[in-house]
Amino acid sequence: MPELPEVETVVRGLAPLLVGRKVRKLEVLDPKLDLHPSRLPRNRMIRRVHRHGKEIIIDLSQRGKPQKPLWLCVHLRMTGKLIWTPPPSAPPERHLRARIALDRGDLLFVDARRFGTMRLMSDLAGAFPPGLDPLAPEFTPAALADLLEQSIQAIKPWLLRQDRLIGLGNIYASEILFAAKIPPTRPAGSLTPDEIRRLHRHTRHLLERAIKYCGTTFSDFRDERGRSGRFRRFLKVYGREDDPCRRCGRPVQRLVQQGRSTFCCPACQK
DNA sequence: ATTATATCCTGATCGC
DNA sequence: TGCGATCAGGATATAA
Repeated sequence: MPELPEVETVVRGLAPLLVGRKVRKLEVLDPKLDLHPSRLPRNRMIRRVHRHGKEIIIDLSQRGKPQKPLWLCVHLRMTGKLIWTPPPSAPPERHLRARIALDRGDLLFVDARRFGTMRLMSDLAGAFPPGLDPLAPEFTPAALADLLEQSIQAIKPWLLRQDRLIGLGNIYASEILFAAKIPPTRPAGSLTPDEIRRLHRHTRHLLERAIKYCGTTFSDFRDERGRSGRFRRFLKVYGREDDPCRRCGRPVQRLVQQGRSTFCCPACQK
């Protein structure tokens, strides 16, 4: 499940491979994708590859007069992958949904579950959820406190809300709360200043550390060259129901909040 | 404002 | 070996 660290891993891997390349052809293999190849002019050059939350943004804007803004936006959702292959073109891959032929190499959008999205946009206003990026300098304990204020929602599902913070998903939400020693069921607005500081610190710290290890591969995630992330071995609670807590040895508990699994240690998170 | 539920979708897993 | 049921969850939509 690609969350912020996994998306950041893909973006950092793709940027040097894609920037400066020209798009020769866009092939759409999955009609479910709302993508019209005719909207992508031939030989557009890739200017920049970056991230907004969990969205991958490939900037195809043409400078000059008149300016022609254009972005290819990719959200991997559950099982999506953006795979770069060197020339010559690789044999067709299972679950291939779109292929972007470049002047050197191909970019493949592969996605077994077909939840992922790929869109061509000429305007990014309103294209993404409005939450704050937890790696941005604006993400401070005070900013987090402002966001949390008044909310009676349990903190774990609150962390998944992309209109508050962008980029967190089910794995890191549980891990962050364990690291911050906060019970997942606590109402978001009830966190003490000290808990908010811990939540802020561990959110930053965990995401940065996960990026250092190129993300978490629980089952599906692969980077732009098909490699797994290496952060899974550092997970303390996610996917470890009934296994001993790495801090206190008592069994890790799984609960369901808003239809999603939450993992925690009831003894350590009080 | 928040919660629950359904939807999308398919591979993996489980019980029989 | 196979078959159907269930689960996984990011995001959105709708109802309560």
